[in-house]
Amino acid sequence: MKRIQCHEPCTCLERAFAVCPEWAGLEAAELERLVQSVSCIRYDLGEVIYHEGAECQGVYFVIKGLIGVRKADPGGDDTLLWLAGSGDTLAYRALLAGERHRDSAEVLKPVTVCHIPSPVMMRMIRSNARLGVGFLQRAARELGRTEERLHETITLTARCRLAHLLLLFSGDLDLEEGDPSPVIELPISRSHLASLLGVRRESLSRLIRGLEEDGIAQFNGRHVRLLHARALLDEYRLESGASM
Amino acid sequence: MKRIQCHEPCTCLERAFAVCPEWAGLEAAELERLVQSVSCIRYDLGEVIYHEGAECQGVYFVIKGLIGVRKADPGGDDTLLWLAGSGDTLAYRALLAGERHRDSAEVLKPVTVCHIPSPVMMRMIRSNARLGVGFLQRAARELGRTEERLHETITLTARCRLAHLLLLFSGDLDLEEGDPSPVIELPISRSHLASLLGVRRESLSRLIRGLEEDGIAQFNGRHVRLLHARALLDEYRLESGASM
DNA sequence: CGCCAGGTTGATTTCGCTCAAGCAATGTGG
DNA sequence: CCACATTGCTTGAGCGAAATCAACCTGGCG
Repeated sequence: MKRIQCHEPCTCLERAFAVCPEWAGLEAAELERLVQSVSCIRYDLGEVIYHEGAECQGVYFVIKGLIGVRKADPGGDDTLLWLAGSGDTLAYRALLAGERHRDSAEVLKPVTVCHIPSPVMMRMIRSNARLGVGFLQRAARELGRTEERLHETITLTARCRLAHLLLLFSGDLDLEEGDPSPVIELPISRSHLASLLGVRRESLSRLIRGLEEDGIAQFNGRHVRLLHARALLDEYRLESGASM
Repeated sequence: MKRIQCHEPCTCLERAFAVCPEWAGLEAAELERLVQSVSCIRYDLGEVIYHEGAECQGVYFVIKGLIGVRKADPGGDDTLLWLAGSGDTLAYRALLAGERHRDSAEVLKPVTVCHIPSPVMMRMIRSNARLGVGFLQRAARELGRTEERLHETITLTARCRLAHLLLLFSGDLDLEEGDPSPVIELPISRSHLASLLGVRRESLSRLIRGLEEDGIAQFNGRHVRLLHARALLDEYRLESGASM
C-alpha cells in the first residue's frame, strides 16, 4: 500500500469519474473539489483494502487493477463473492447502510484506487441529489444482480453456472457472429474461480473436464477456447430459461 | 383487487409512512401531498400485485397483509425469494434501477397496499434528498442481507438454514431469558417454507423430522414449539460462526 | 536438488433431488 | 350422507451431484 500523488494538474481522475454512471451527476466544480479531498493509493497483490467486520472508512473508486470481494466462512475458508475492476466503487454498501463491512476486499491484480473518506462522501450524497440518485440506481442494479445470482445458485447446477460465468467473462465478444471459437483469458486462478462459483476446487476441475470432453471448450491455464459457443449458450439457456 | 378510499381526513396512511425509516424523511406538507396522489388497494389471497417481466408502474407501500416475492425458475416452478409485510415497500428496486420487474409479488395473506405511481415517486426522490438517502440506506441494507443469504446458501446445509429461518421467525422473542420453550407460528405453508429455503418440499419434511428426533423443536401444523432454543441457536451458530 | 503452491484425479460418502406412493383434511356433486 | 376429487403434507427407495479425503502431478524457485 502506497499513497501516490495524483492531485495536481492531472485530469486522469476527473476523466475516470466522468465515465461512471453513478458519478456522472457531479458538476465540474464539485468534481474539482472532490479531487482535492481524495487520496490515490496503490495496493500490491495480496494486500487487503478493507477487512470484514471493520468500520467503514469511506469508499474506494477503482482506477485500475482487480479486486476480489470475499467473505469468510466458518470453516476458515472464504468465499469469493465477486470481482471489482476499473470504474467500480467499493464499500459504498457499508457506508450507506451505516454498517460495518460485511466482506473484505483483497487485491488480485495490483490496484490503484481513489479513496473518498466517509464524511466527504456522505456530505456529497446529501447535498447533490443527482449523485444520490446515481448511487440509488447503482445499488438497485446490484441488488437485482445479487438476487439473480441467489436464484441461480439455488436452481442451477454448478456446470450451468460455470457456463454462465464463462459467458460473462467473454463479455461483449459477439458469440453469434464473430470468431466461431474465440479465446478468452480468465482473470483469476482456478481456486478463485471455484470459490466464485461456490464449489470446491476439485469439483471445478471435474466440471472443466466435462466441458472439454463434450467438446464445448478447451482450457489451457488461464486461456479458454470456446469451441462451441453455441453449445455453451445453450448449456446456460436451457436450464435457466434466459434469453440473453 | 379493489381500490378503496383512504384519502380524506383519515390519518392512517400518514401514520404508516411516518414509522418507516425510508419514508421518515418527508415533511408534513410533502406527506400530505403524497397521500393525495396515492391509491389504496386491497388484494385477496392468491392475487398477483405485479408480474415478473412487466414494466414497473410504481411502488407499493404495504399497510397490512403478507406478500411472497417469487421468481420463476425454468422448470415451471418458482422460488420464493422473500416475504414482505406491513411497512415494507415493494418494487422500489425495479423502479430505481429503471428495469422491468425481476420477480413477481403474490398475496399470501389478504393485503392492503398503497400504490405510488412511478412519476410521483421519482419526482419525490429527485427533489427530496432525505427521501433519497432513506431509500439509499434501505437498498444498501437489503443488498447486505441478500449477499448474506447468498453466502449462506453456498456455505451452509439446508438444516442449518432452516434453523436460522426459525430463529428469524421467532423474531424478538428472547430465547436466552424468556419462556424456555416458546411456540411460534409460521406465517406460510410447508411448500412455501421449502421454496424460501431453496429445497424441495420432501426435503423440508425430512429436515423437520430430523429436528424433532433430535428434540430441538416440535412441529404441529404451523405451530412450532422450540424445545431447545439453545440447541437451535447452536445449530446455526456453529456452522455459520455468527455471534447473533 | 528439495520444496511448495496450484491443480488434477480417484475413491468414497453425503446431502438433497426425483419418482412414487400413501395419508389426512377439506370440499363437491350426486 | 356417502363417493370421490383435491390440496397439502409425509414417507420410502433409489439416484446423482458435489463434497470429502487422499494421493499425485507440474512448474516454479530458493
